[in-house]
Amino acid sequence: MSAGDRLRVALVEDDRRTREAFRVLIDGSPGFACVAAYGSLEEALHVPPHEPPDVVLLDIKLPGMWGSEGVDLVAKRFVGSKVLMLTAFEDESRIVESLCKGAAGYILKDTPPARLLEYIREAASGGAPMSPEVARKVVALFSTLAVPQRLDCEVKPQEARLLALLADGYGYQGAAEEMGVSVNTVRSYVRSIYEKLQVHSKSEAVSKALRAGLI
Amino acid sequence: MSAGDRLRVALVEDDRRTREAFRVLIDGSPGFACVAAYGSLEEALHVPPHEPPDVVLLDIKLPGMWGSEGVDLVAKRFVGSKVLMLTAFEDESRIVESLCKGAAGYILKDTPPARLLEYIREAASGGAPMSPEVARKVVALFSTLAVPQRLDCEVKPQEARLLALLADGYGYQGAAEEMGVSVNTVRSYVRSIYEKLQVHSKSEAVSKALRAGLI
DNA sequence: CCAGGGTTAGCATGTTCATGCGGCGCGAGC
DNA sequence: GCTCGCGCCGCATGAACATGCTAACCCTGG
Repeated sequence: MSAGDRLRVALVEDDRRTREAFRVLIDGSPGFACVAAYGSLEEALHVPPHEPPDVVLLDIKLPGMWGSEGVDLVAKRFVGSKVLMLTAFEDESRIVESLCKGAAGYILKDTPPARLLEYIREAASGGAPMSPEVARKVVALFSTLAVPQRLDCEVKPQEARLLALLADGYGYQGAAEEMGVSVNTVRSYVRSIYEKLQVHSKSEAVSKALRAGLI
Repeated sequence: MSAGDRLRVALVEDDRRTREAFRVLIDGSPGFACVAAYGSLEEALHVPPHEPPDVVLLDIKLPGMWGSEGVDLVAKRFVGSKVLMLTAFEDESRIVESLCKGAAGYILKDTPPARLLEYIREAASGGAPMSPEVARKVVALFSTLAVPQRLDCEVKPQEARLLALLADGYGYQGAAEEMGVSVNTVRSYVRSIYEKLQVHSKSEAVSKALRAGLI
């Protein structure tokens, strides 16, 4: 029963048969122990396992809160545990949501058992396991993004800070107070920013700066 | 000499010894053929191989233009070829740059030969091979991003279009002309946007919209 | 020492914006 | 029908902004 020095795994999966199958697989594999198996996120969050898991396998499609929505909650509840999405769901927005919320990796349910155990180990040791299909989607996602510009070399720290303030809705006066300089100085900064970014308004500047990753 | 039905690989790598080592590895592996080996990106772009490669292995640190900068050029020159970064460079911005410019994958030079060949095959078949370290960096990158908001359901197409115009530096007047409505209508839209986004200035609205992925 | 460049600052002017108020037409539903 | 919401339009006012001109202050290099 005890996990001993084995890798502790918790499981969140609504389908009973699948859950039991995974539990059997994990418990039956040397070096692995299934310390908990939940049918929903809510259950997992309210009934913590006796032993803190090294890895939480989290299904996406769950009754109640979806797995991709609750990654951050799980991470906060199980401090030190890695969250590994394990799902049939290949939806891009779910992948993004999961990863943004701190999932360590994202693997598909049709992964062969041996591979799955490898992935779990990889996640536990700080890696980022992804099924090939998922990796492809992630990489494809990047190529739809603009290449981060390298005009940051031009922009000085103070100007970047000002840009951040402007993006947060500050006006000249507010930004000036926040930065401890006079309004007129802010005007100067803005002027210089406009020249460097080749723009003529706050909003355009903020837009370019955000897209260039300066903020 | 001929590639026959083997997987055609081109190589861009400035270090002579490394280049030859990879060439020998590839040519010596059944199912693989090295159809070209270049010492620089410029060379690769000006002297196309006799046979179009299936995969181009691209080093990052090259004399002249860096590999990560020229991924798109390679992709354009070698239509249909996958570009696979092969480098010791683990710099995050280089990874991002490469992937944004269309690299199919990103693997490290210390990859064992057998694994390397696997990766090449994976890239050729439309996959996205990544070394574990790279995958970890990519996933970590996501968790620094904000989770895409789902308030877009609130924002109507016209308002989104207006936001895009404002982000591009248009004023009320310009946006109105662009959209074929009166300035006052634009004011209405802006008002409604401000309410939905809970902001009080163009720049803040643009900032929130960009971060939420509405544009 | 002085020249030149970057930083901070001030001021003035015309423009644009934020926001409160009101009005017209049109389709949905009572 | 009639009202209600909503997309569209108009006006007005005080605030914020964009931009041109000027200048003190510090560096750093000649």
